[in-house]
Amino acid sequence: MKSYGQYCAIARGLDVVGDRWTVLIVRELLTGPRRYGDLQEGLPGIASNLLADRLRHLEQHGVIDRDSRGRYELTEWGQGLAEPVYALARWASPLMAEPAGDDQFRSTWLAPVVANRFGGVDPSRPDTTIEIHTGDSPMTIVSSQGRVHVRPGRADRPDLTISGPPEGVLGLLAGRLDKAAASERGVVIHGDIRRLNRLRGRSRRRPAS
Amino acid sequence: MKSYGQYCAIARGLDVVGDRWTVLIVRELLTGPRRYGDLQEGLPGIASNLLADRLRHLEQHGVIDRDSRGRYELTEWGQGLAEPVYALARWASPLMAEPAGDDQFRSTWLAPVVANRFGGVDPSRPDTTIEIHTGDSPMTIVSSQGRVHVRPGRADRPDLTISGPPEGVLGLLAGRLDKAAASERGVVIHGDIRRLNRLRGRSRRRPAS
DNA sequence: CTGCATCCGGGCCGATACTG
DNA sequence: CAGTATCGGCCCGGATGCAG
Repeated sequence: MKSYGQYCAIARGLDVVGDRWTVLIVRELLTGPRRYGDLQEGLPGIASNLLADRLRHLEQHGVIDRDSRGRYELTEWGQGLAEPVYALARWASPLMAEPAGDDQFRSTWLAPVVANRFGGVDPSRPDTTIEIHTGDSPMTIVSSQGRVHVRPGRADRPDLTISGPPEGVLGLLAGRLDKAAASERGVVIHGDIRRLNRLRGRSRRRPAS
Repeated sequence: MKSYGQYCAIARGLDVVGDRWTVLIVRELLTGPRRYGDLQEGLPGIASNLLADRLRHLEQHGVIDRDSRGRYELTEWGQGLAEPVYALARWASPLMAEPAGDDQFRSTWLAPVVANRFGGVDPSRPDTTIEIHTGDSPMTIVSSQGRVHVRPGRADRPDLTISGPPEGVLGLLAGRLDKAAASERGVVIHGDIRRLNRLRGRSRRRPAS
């Protein structure tokens, strides 16, 4: 895309990540290195040439590079996109109340939801393992040493298991739905749901603006 | 632009503000209501039909509306874009070290710089008035009741006056350049520069991540 | 004068086919 | 598996026109 030609950090940032699909590529890479094929899988609808173009562009501008196995990964600077991208997700979260309809869904997209609700480090946060079944493959939310993250695959012996359609499961994880409302939307819970909300530490309140 | 068709807050947010020029329109409106012509002035290079298209799109999606005088303004939800947009500016700020060159500049673009460096409320912050001369028109930074904001126009009796080319002035305001480095780039300072850095309150450190 | 709509050339996007 | 090549169509960009 053509540069905006403006001496402004926002415009110059958009010159780097403002192209169509680019932020979604970053979303995929925020949860770790990915191969070309992984990216195609996580970006339903993207054209192959566009993916190649975007990756080249991001690499040229120092947002991504290749790891020893040839996978794409964010540079240190690129990792910094977590803040604006997750802030966008927070702003847009009301839009998720609208049902998925024909929209695609991938389990890895749980990551921004979890990052926004359980982000940061809180030593008082209890260790917990939660298995999630929604979308194309199972995921596991792990709370360990005050930090919460999401990884693909099933858990060994989860404290809690949540299954159901994306609207219900994401609504529950985002805190937009309570247990009853999620159940109405087909979510099935095994274990004590309070395990989930206990992951929200005390230091999660945002500073006054 | 076509919807991404993904059940993900980031993708749905981009469906609303992901089009070319859209975020820059929001940047303009983050500092208050604007008329159509004001927006054209603050968005050098935008085509008239695109501006009209984007404004319609943003209004349809509840990001902006019209005030009593017919000006465009952000809705309450639209105001929430301050966080992701300013976070993007923070991420992209290293790109501002590259000189402006042929890039356009407008004085109102001081706003994101000031918001990122002096944002938030801090009761211990001293009251100060700083007049800035760079770009097309003078601007005034006002610290009052713990809050810092930027407005167009000159000050009555400023405590400090900063003049010079955008690279130098923005570098100084962003904290990327000190007084000496800014002077080398043609910045002229009248008054005590320490007035500026004193605007950074103690509560500005970001929480550990 | 402000706030758009129209028109059109060029470039980017999207889908598929193809290659090392 | 990891991209490259190709091509139709749509969107962007710049100029111009026009209605209130």
